[in-house]
Amino acid sequence: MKRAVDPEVRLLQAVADPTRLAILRQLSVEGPVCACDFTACCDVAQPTVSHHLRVLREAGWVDAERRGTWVFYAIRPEAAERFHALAGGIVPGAARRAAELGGAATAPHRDRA
Amino acid sequence: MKRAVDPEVRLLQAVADPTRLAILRQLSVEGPVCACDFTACCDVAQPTVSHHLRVLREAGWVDAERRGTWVFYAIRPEAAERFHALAGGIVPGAARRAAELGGAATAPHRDRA
DNA sequence: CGCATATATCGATACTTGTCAATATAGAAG
DNA sequence: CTTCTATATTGACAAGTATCGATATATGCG
Repeated sequence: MKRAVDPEVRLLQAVADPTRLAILRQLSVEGPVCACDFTACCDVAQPTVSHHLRVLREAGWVDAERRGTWVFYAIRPEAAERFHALAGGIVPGAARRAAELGGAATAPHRDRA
Repeated sequence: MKRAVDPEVRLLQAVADPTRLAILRQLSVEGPVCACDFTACCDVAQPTVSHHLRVLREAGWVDAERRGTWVFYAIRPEAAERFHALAGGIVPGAARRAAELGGAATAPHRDRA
């Protein structure tokens, strides 16, 4: 499908999963979290957690840091910024203002007609 | 998998697709757009556009309004607000501040240890 | 070294999804 | 009513992916 080539889409796809959203939210609240602590929050097996963390890592969402036996994960500030910017770009736009109709928004693809 | 039950996850899943992101961006810029105009922007067949518009509709992202032969789509302001709020909830958190270590963030799941 | 714990990888499987061709529905116009 | 255009639905298929069990790797400890 090659749908995940665009980095912004990859960022969105990574967060568009209940388990990964839960992980990111926990990281938002608690800061760096040990990988072993996600098994509890998400009710999934350990390999599944590892898989989701890899997806988040490869999407640029998180950084991993080894501390002895554990691995701590943390949200990358750049990722959060990119996400916020992306969200800010999605707005109702001229949407509601044109609800009055009668304007230019009434005729579709007039470049071809 | 029952992954799409949470409305917020549904909102994210709906936007986490290149075609649908393109649609939402076009709607953000131009306001209400005729469904016939998405075929050009996204380089997909008409049934595919219709499918994506349905996904966006069912996720609460857009409203459809019939105007004669055409159907105009527009972003729902509530959806944009929900998306912005959701994005604002994902932050680096205590992440970077704890990079100094030595604090409570060093010991994982101590409730069990 | 050997043992224990934490994390990652592999392999298999079931489910989801994006896509299009064909067809159906809806409205406008003759 | 017939025809034309726009949109939606159906059916089928390919590709992606979330999940887990089994296993591998890594680190710390004795």
